[in-house]
Amino acid sequence: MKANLKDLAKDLGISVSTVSKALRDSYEIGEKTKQRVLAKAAELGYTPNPYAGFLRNNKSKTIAIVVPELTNNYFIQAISGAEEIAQENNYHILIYTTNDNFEKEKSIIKHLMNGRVDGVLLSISSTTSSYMHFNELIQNGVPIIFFDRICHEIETAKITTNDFASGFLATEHLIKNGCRDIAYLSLSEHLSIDNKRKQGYFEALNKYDIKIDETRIINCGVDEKMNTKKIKKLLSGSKIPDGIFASVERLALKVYHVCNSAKISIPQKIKVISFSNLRTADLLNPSLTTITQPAYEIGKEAAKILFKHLSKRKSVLLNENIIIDSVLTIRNSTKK
Amino acid sequence: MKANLKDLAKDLGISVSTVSKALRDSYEIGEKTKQRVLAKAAELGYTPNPYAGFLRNNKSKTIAIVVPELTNNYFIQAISGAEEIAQENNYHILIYTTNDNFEKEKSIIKHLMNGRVDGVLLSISSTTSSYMHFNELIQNGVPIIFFDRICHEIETAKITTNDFASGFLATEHLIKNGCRDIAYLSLSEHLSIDNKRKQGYFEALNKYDIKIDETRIINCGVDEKMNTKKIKKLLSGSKIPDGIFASVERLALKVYHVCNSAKISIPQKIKVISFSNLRTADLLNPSLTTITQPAYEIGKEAAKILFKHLSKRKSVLLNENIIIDSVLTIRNSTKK
DNA sequence: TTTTTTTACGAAATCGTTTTCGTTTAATTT
DNA sequence: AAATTAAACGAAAACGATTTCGTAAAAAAA
Repeated sequence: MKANLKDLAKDLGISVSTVSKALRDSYEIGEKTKQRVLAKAAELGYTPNPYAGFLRNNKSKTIAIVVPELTNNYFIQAISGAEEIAQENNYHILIYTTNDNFEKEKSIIKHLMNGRVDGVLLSISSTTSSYMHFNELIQNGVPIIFFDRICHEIETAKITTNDFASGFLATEHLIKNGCRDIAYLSLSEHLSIDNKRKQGYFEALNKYDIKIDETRIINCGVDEKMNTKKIKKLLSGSKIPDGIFASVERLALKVYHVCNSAKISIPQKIKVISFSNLRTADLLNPSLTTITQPAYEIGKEAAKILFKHLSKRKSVLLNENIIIDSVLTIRNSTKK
Repeated sequence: MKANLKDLAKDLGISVSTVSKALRDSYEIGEKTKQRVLAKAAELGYTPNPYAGFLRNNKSKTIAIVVPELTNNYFIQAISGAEEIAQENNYHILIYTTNDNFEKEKSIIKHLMNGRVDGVLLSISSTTSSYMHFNELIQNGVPIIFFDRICHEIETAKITTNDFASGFLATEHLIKNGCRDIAYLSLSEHLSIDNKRKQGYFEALNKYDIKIDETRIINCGVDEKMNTKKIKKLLSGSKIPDGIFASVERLALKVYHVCNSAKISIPQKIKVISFSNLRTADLLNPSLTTITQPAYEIGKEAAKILFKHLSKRKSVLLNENIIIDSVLTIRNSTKK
């Protein structure tokens, strides 16, 4: 049913190699022959079998994007950006989610070890505690580029936003709007981006001579019920914080839910700021002040670097940190 | 660097075919040989080259998911569902977006024609006006399953929600809450799901003896600026509708924006209901009454049907319509 | 003991390309 | 006219696995 080179060759009474070269517009083939081949290919609806070429060339024109979850606007925007660049470069994209599970991440990486993809774009799982699988992948000749949740221990390109500065800025914004007792909702202690945001938070507290209170650092994780419990605890009792800095969108939404049911008014009683790529931030009640990462740009940039590296037959991917700044959008959740 | 079967065979002093069979646990190979091969494979970190197998077996263990856009909660949830099933079945997922562009959709389908994937899950573009490319794909032996934005003209499995009933229910809900002049915001005149929702809307109007006013059918499209203009026009002047039924989330959000800037209060002045998979529907100002499609389930179901079909060497995919009901969640945007 | 069957393995074809070498004929140079 | 070069094509070897078929040795049956 599906025509291949051999079929074309037989029909035309010429050799397979001639057909192949004609289709690739080789200088070795005469003009009239090329025309005949092209015509026949169109007639039979010939399309090359990609896997045959992959096998021969050891190139799959495919990359993998590995993210902790899909139901997260940041990752979706990043993927969209990468996808745009991939389409421009005629690359295909395989998607994998780790569900923030270390074992799953390792298993996925192992599957990518064998040449299925030419490169990987990855944001590490929050439970990842060792990095050997990444090094193994690189040693197998598959370049990997980290974005957002990066891994400093691996020598490669990494794209993030200015997490430290953004953390500082977010906290300073709360302070300037009158907060003195600010809680930090941490995504995961293992992630460098979270630590940087937290360092920015510390730095701001320091600058304004606010003592750091360790009980105001809430270490959240994968278990949503546990997160809810911790946030409920934070927001109950007599001494609740007057400001909350959420390192990630879903924790801010949780705060909204808890405040709604506990009748804690935002921003009068407590002000909330969050890293977020929510499209509806301005429509929330109240509208949410956000630090928005240029996720789409980050995805595009990560893909661009990967393709640039793949296009030249150069050796290893150099160690570089690319930073694209986030933007603070002030809305009502932090209103004085 | 990367070990292949030949390397294993040479190291062990046995033939390639024996190694291959040993790894596949063939009955033809003795127990001690199998052990030796397994040990050597582990030692050299052997992983099979997937493309070699694909070429040989004409099976790629890969499916494609083609959607109009990624920045849409419905599609993301559907993809997540499909991805879960794919992981269970050891399948890989290629993602493509058409950006609601017919030409792009055709081009993507053409790329999938050559055996790159074993099957396709697709939601058609809103500008798609002919279906030959789908038939061509099927004739090339690649099964395709439609979800949500389906194509009735193609004989295959299709998964949707109960669009007609949901459209009716949504409209009836508005009527019961006092609306008499309800506008319908259409996603695209070409899409059957949109038409069904609209039919449900008509049916509800009929049931309650409300005359259909064609000027209240707003045909939106891909051009966001145009959509904004149309919605602004709808909501300006002296005679604005008292209810709005948005066929898709992003149009409802546009209504919110326009109402915000025009100081039209929801739900006092106008009530809004929308098909939507927004996670933040309950946090909006006001919270949005939604018809929520079980997107995750729909994605899972679509993938399940595809894998079931792929697992048995049967011929064609039978024509069937699977319907998973949406749920109406009443919130403040339609409050009396 | 002879014949048959089973067990365990290897040789080689195959999947559909790409690419390296020839090789033939025509064109060009001495 | 002889020698060289260029143009146009074909044969065959890869790429790395799977699988069919053949065969030797060992085991079982006669």
